[in-house]
Amino acid sequence: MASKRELAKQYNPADVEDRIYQGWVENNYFTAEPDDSKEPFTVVIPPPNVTGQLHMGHALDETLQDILVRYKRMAGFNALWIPGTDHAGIATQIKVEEALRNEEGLTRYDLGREKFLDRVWDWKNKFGDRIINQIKKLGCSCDWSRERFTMDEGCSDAVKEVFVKLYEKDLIYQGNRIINWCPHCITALSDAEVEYEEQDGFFWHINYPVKDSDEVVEIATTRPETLLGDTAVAVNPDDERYAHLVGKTLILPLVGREIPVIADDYVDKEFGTGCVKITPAHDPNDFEVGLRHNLEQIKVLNDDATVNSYGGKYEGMDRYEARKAMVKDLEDLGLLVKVVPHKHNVGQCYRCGTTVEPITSKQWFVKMEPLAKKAIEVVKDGTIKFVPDRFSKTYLNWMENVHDWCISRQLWWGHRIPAYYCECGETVVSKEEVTTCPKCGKAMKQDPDVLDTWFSSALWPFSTLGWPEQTEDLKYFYPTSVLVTGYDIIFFWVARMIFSAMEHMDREPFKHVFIHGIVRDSQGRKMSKSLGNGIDPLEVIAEYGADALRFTLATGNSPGNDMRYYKERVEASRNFANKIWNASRFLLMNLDIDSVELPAASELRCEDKWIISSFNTLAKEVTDNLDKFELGVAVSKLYDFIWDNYCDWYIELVKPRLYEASGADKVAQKVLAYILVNTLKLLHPFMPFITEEIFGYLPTGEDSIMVSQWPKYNAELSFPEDEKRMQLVMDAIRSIRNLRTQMNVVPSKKAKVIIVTENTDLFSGTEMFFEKLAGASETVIQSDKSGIGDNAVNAVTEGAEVFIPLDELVDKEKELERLTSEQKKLEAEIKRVEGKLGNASFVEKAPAKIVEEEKAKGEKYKAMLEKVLESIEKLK
RNA sequence: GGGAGCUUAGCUCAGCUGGGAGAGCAUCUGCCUUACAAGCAGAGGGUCACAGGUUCGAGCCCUGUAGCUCCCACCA
Repeated sequence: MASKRELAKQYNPADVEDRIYQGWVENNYFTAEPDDSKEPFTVVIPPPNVTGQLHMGHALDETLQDILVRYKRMAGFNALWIPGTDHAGIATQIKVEEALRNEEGLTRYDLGREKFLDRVWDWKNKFGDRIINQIKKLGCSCDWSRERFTMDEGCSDAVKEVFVKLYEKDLIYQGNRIINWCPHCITALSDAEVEYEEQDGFFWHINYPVKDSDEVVEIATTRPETLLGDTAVAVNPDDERYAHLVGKTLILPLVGREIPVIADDYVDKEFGTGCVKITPAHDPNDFEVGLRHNLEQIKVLNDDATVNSYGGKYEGMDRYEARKAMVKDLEDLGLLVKVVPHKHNVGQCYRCGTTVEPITSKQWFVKMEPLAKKAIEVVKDGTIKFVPDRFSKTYLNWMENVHDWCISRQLWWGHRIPAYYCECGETVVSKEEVTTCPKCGKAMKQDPDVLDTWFSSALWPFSTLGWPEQTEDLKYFYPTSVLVTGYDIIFFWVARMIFSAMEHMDREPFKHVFIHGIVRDSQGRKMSKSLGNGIDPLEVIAEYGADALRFTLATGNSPGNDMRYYKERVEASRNFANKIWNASRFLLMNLDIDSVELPAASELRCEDKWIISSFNTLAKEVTDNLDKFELGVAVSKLYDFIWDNYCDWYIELVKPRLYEASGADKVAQKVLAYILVNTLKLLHPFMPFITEEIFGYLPTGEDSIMVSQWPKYNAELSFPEDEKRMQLVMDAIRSIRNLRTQMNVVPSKKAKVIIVTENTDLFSGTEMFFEKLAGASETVIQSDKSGIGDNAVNAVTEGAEVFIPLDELVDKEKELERLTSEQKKLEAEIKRVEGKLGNASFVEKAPAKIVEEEKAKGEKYKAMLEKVLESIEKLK
């Protein structure tokens, strides 16, 4: 098995990724089955839109999940990541309708419900795999044998079960209430599906004449067209200006209908004119006022926001045309007082951006208050923890003020509401189809509407595990461990999963909610189709590799915060992958061992113990960071360890041992391999492909890194003394490199190095390091300064004083300048330390450990300063 | 109106429970040293937004101010 193998000079991800992924799948490494001997770790994917395409947001979300899942799997958990897609009601239906219009010039009504749905299913079958395949490109270790779809049989069954259950408990009801209506999608929306944007608009001040009087009442409105549906004008009961009008009748301009003046606290005296036109059918506040005063609701708009038959001459006009026409007519009648520019928030459909119209409509609602109660508790008592914690506040604030949830949609694509009506007035809600009325025996018709997409995704954590059946999967894998998602869908999805799970499972759906931000472009703008600034993750993968993209998305980003996408960052990640590749390449060129195991401690040299001990600490820290969801911190520690400690120092330190004439040192080989293999394991969750590829070349005796064991901290592998000693040696090497640069010694010129140290034992045996890493032609370690000529430059480090006799090369002025600057630095440090130690309260109150450390530093700096001063003296 | 976040090197961002300011990129210098020029060795660069406070000690905790961003609610 052991063999020297030559790898390509550069890592080419495209050559390995698909092959490796295929291998994982074929070996069933992603699948998980209930196993009582192991602890489960369950994650459900936030199901992407079945007809969508992978974007950076998905890439980030999926990467974070895969990191957690792969880590836990290696750490011995029975890790299950359930994948799937969402039918995404409106979004998908819009897409298919668009295609239908563009390709065939047809609308869904032309086809009819059944044929249209066939088309959507065709579409789903055509594109449903696309995003799944894209997710695979990222390297995600989902259990594909469990892939689900929110409209598959099981999920549909769960939806019906929930609907019926909630209906029977009176937690779902049908009501005629004011809802948000999208005139483009022709459907009701929930509050969460409306986005508000501040727009420049106007206040139209309009006079409403008082009946049988010369008086007028001036109202101000931002939507003059709703005048057609006015059924009152309201004033504040305490407003003395209008007290005499309360109870009087007004003549509604343009319409001629008589409407009363009413008094209601809702009216703000200070705002506008203090008189408010009341349109109960087209404004949520007016709706409430209308209920209090028993006002008629007059709906004046059709479903597409054109004026309906109540509009008289304006009938058929679009709402904005009607507005224009009515303003003109009011002006002609002399009833338009003025038009004042006014900024106000306008609600828009989150799918199509059309301005929504508040409209009274008969819809289905979920009664939220009883459900919210448990959902609040479970977050407040810490059963569910948000990471970072601040989002629990966002969540609680929403949940505590939540309104009833409008769940019916006037669409065709989705879960059809399991309610059946008879013309006799009977309504039956049932999981099974009801064809005849139990009361009168006549035929029943099913409600034509479908449910909000989020109604089914709210059940995702348990519907994917088989609920409402009490499956083994459900018993074993539920509740899930962590939900990873963006802060932008806390209300849409997270909140609804929580109350749904509490109601139907009587248990939390997940223990942690790991929230991330969104990926923005390099200018900090949201990536969007309209801006055309989106970056396609697949193109990035094709150019730099999935590992580079994953690494980029996991680095330099803290939980809950947005991040910017920079090409340069992916390049840096790609370079890191290449660095690992080349370190491995080097190793394989020099590897002559059959297995990866650590040599006995007695065989280890100081540098070996240093890297082993450092790795041991790294393993502990990375594990801790992952457990705390500090993925960015974990990955940057790995980066530093691999690049700095392993590549730049350890490999260079052991090279002489590998090139010995008597043959390559086996101990060095073993340590090199041991550290590489185990570091790759720690890195695997972040960069699964390259770590697996390299793992395959190493004589580990294991089949795959992804099912190998996660490295654990081992107290026996901690060598603090060797770590300290190597620090001193590396310090000395650095200071020599520094000296040479500052003295302009060309790299090709080797120079003698003299190390003067009180502790020669510490440095003995390190001569070759100086020769290899610091350009030393010869290294002398001694305890005094004998034999050092006058023309030597020197530097003081913590453990030693290093000298380079440079004879003709020494520029005395320059050397003096350099030493003086050293002197100043040290003096400043000593001053700082002495200031602290001279402070009685510091010595008294600070922890003893800190005080001791400061004292030690003081001693150290003083010793160093003394030596620097000596050198200065000698130069003069 | 309510809430949250951000402000740290030229740029983008880390910085865990308070104990001598970090990375990547960019810049400058020198190196094609047989794993890697997608590299190596070195260098420069920061009143941690501002003002107070707590503390022996504050980038970190508290209060306030300013600027930017986001979310929620919404007065017609």
